[in-house]
Amino acid sequence: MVRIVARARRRMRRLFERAFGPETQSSVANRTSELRESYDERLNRVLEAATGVIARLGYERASMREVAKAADVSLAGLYHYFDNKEKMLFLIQFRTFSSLVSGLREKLLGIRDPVEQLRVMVRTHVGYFAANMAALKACSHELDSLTGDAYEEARRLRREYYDLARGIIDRILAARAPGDPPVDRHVATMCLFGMLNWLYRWYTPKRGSSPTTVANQIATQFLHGVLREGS
Amino acid sequence: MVRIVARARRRMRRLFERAFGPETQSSVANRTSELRESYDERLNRVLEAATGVIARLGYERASMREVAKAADVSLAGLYHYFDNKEKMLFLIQFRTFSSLVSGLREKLLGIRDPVEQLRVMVRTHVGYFAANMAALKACSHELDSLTGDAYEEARRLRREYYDLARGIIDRILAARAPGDPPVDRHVATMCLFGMLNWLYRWYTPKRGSSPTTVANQIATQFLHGVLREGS
DNA sequence: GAAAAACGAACGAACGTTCGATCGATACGC
DNA sequence: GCGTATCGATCGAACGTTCGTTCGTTTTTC
Repeated sequence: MVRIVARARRRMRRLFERAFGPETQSSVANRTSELRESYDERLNRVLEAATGVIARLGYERASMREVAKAADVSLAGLYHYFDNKEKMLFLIQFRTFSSLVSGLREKLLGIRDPVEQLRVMVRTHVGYFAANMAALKACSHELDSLTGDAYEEARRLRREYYDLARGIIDRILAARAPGDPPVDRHVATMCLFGMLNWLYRWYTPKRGSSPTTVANQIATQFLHGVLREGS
Repeated sequence: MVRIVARARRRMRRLFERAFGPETQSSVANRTSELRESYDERLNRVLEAATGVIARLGYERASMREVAKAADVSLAGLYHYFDNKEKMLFLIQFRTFSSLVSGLREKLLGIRDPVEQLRVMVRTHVGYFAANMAALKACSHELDSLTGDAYEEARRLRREYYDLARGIIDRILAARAPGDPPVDRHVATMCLFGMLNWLYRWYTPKRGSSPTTVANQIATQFLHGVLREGS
């Protein structure tokens, strides 16, 4: 009896949210029927709920039961979409990092000036963070929560992002004037990532300062910091 | 039988480590007997072991059983030193933050130039981190693992540290030349903390670069970043 | 009616914490 | 000087809870 009521309520709520819930930009694409979510859409919904719970509680404290509740799915139902909890986190990190890196690559395509490249990179990162705070927190704060192959794959993705930034910084520093203070490029790169990855600790887009404003200040500070002349 | 052997082995190992283990600078002070640890010394030993485990595994994954093993104490024996796991983390964070802040206050005493104050602050932070990597990681990474009053108290300590840095940065920026790019001081402060708190993700003192070298580069980058002229 | 999707219920393991007993040193009575 | 009471420190064992995961079944979709 209780189980049937729970199931009906869950189903009702899902229908409701699908009709009046927060619209996503891709909610129309890839839909065969009008009221039927595709597999990818359902997976997305589950992962987004999981992302929220993990960002709020941290990976270890985010129980599968809590995720199931947030995703409006039964506990066992979660395991239809991933083998286990760790794979779930991996999917979140993989998707977030992939779209961040590929989005950045796209935006860098037409730009040749390394200084401008760095500005674009910072703007992209901050903008992406402002639009997906939970996801980026789950990436910045849970770097060591994966193990084995999943950890290695996530590391490979991070490394890709690092190399992208490192390349830009290398090109920037190659044109430095003689007499400038010596700069270890690895340290400089990690300083930039420190400023960016620490965002999730303090930045909320409201606070009067828009993502663009914050991004500009971070980029300017960094450029002046290593170049002595950065605009 | 097994229990007696375990106890004897534990006792033996503790005696051994007390005789030949890593000497602490205060191991002679406050000792009534020659071979007997004081309460504070024993508490310190337990907390240091706990710090190591937490830094290695994260707070949630650091089980009390693992901590007990690392501290060479029985599981139940841990609870003689703190009420529960959360209080244990609080003690670690409280001690670390207190000594960091008070040490910094001391070093800042004779210095009036804000620019030099900032350099000292960064040097102190990096130096403290290099000497206590596990403790500072347990502070940087586990900020939200406390709840209730313990969380509030830890927040108050962090706020003290923030105010210290913010004051220095305010004084630095008060003397800026007109025409410099506008700088939000809160954003600038958080950028500095981002660079410093991210250290635990990448910095290991070996890597060819000494704590002083890294600290100098961070300070210089930051100062040039907000001042256009920072030495 | 077959396949995919979702479910309730349960399992075994790991966790934080507690309990009563025991150990070890020191203070005290005689 | 020597049992002995005392009390902090430490222990092994267990308790109750929560967790991730699995199983067999039912519902939904096409």
